[in-house]
Amino acid sequence: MFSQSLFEDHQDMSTQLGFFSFPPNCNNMGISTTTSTTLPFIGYNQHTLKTLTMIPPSFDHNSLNIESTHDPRHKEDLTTSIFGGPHLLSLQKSNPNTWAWGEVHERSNIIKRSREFDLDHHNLGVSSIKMKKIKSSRRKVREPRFCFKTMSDVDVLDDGYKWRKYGQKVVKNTQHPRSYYRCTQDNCRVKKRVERLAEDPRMVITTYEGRHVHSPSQDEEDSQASSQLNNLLW
DNA sequence: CGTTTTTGACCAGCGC
DNA sequence: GCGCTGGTCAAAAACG
Repeated sequence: MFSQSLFEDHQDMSTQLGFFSFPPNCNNMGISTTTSTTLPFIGYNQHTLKTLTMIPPSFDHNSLNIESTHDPRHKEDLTTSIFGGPHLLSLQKSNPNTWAWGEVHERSNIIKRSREFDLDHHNLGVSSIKMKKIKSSRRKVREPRFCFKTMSDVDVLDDGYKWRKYGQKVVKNTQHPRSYYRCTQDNCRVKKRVERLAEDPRMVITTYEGRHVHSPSQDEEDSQASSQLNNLLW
């Protein structure tokens, strides 16, 4: 269910997936035992304007009017409903440790740019000026990415991978700096950003970009929490 | 001494 | 075109 195939769009220029807030009373991984296998994931890919979903088997699909398939091409209805405006998906179940809620934000300016890019790419092919510009830029192709929100005292959550910090930046209108990390594995270009939520500094926002080309480090302590997070993320 | 973190500089993209 | 901002680089410092 939580397969990597959700993140197939490597041409994506600006992916913004849904935020996830985990129950505040779980451990510092933000994931309780029951959450790791049943947490729904509802995200949004801004380049293709399609919604990516992970829906647990027990989820009442009728309540959101979506099918139990994980093929993003079949989620147009949900996409439409989400982008009526800032949208809060209430996924609260009877057990508060099972699910929290997911929130999807609209960033219309990026959506517009993504559409333009799509059009150029389609009409002019890969030799278009825009593509050359993208290729020559330092940022190059934006890898697929997603983020989640965790209530935690520690900034960097142990996800089983080894990271090297390569930058830190104070972001405007926030009192806490954003940290930039890269996976230390050779040939693995996965990056992650860690920052604290301005509105609630108790919350850590972790953003992953790209896909690991390897398994999590085995010499790290093989905590239950990190293996559960790996199951969820990759 | 090898690895990781820190931090100021640099650069690209975007809005005006 | 210019200034602002976020992301990255890379040299120096810190760490183990």
